[in-house]
Amino acid sequence: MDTGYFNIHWYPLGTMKGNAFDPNCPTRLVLDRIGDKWSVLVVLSLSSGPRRFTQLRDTIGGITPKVLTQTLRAMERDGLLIRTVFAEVPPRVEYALTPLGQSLQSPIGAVAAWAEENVEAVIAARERAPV
Amino acid sequence: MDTGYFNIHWYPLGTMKGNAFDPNCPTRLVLDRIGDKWSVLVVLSLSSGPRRFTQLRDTIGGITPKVLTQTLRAMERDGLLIRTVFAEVPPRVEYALTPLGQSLQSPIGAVAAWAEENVEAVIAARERAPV
DNA sequence: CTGGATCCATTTGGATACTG
DNA sequence: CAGTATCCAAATGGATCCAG
Repeated sequence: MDTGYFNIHWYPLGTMKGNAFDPNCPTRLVLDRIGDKWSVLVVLSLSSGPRRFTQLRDTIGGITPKVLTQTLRAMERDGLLIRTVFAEVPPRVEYALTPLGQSLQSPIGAVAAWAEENVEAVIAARERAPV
Repeated sequence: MDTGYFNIHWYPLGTMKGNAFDPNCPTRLVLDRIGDKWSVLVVLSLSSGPRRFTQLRDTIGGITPKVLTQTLRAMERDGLLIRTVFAEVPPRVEYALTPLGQSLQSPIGAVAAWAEENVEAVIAARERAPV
């Protein structure tokens, strides 16, 4: 597969020339995946080491098994984590970040940190806004 | 308004203690907004200065006027950008990042850079995966 | 324990056409 | 130019129950 996009690089802010702006660029697909709310929380959860399905479900408040499964499968397909099944009873399945997934910790951590630092400002702006 | 969450801070990766994991924490809302595909592209577009509606629509490939409007309005409500209407004919409306919005450039830039750098790896993993 | 299967409400966003 | 209005298809995600 060759989309012709793989060798295009980002430019410094202010001189940026598209790429992600092109709807056909695969960067869009990647942005969608890592921009997903649940994916972000999964990466955060796995930052401290491998976790089991139930651990993740309990850690990430409000996620249903179905959605968690979908998220994990998608991230596995994208090479962000690996799923290891132990042949035991009861079954045990462990999820762990791959090196690729680990490389996501920093940028995602930056976004999460921003969110935490600026929740107050955003909420304030939201309440200041006319209904 | 006091949700009781505003003074909780992030912990270093590995000792993180929740917060964004709580479904009731406003951090979730903020993550949703800045994690949005279109919001990311708008921030990127406005990084080099104010832009008009049509400029944004043309720059961001594949976005419809309706969705662009929705995105801009939401970001305005959240204090990320300001909308300036000039009383001219034909009408002119300019969008510019607020200081808060500008502070998003760095984390969003990090995520976008990651996406660009790892598109190849992600696509490769995706194609390696069983159908 | 780890999900798969099913059903369903809601949301999202795309296409298209139209207006102050 | 800068949107609105309308309609609608598809995807998202939640609830619930079931199974290897």
